[in-house]
Amino acid sequence: MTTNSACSLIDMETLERIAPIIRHTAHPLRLRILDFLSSQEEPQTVTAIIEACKSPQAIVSQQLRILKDQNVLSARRERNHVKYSVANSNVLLLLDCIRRH
Amino acid sequence: MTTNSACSLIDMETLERIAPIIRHTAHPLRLRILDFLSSQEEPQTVTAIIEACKSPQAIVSQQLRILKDQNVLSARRERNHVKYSVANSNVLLLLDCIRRH
DNA sequence: ATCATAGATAGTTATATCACAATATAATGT
DNA sequence: ACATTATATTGTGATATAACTATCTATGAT
Repeated sequence: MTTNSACSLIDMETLERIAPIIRHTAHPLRLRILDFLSSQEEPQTVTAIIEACKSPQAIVSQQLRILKDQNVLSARRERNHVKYSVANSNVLLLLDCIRRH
Repeated sequence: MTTNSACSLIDMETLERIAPIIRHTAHPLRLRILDFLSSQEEPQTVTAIIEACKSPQAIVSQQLRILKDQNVLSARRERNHVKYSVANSNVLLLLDCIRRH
């Protein structure tokens, strides 16, 4: 160690892996969805999420897919409903981050 | 309170205000810059940041501007150098979030 | 005044994301 | 079989972001 004393920077591979997850989550409606789901005990139906978001069905459905693609949410079919829940609780730190702002 | 018990969802105005800050920060190189700056006691010159990032000057400069525009970083000129430092420590929670992943 | 160093900006092309409308699929009830 | 409710997908045009090259500006030294 000569001049530079900082040694444990997060490696680029990790940053490249995680950054898209955060970037995809950092969208107003998707954060709202995440906030809503994390506030509920049980997985919620798309209809309930639409209601909580007050946004058009197609748009909510699209955002749910994006979050599912990033493994932020998971979905399971139950009778004629699909219920979503938070799959990766790490991203909930984003919400804390926002609340503290 | 009838069926819906969740009451304190973060309001949309806040989400719309904060989301872009997070989105702009959630980029591999910009996270690296942030990580580096937060690891150093003192504000750092662009040259030092370039060195830490091992990326071309123009690109680093561009990313610094983006972070400054979002008020994540602040810059001050000192003689013939410009020194950057973390202006908004809230976003450092993103780094924690990543480390825990 | 000229030069070197440090840093910022502009221009460009490719790609990604957005919101929205329209349509499709899936399961259930009659 | 048909209608209904629940959810997903596709297509589109507008806008944003990415990485890169080239150029520009600012400060300080000779």
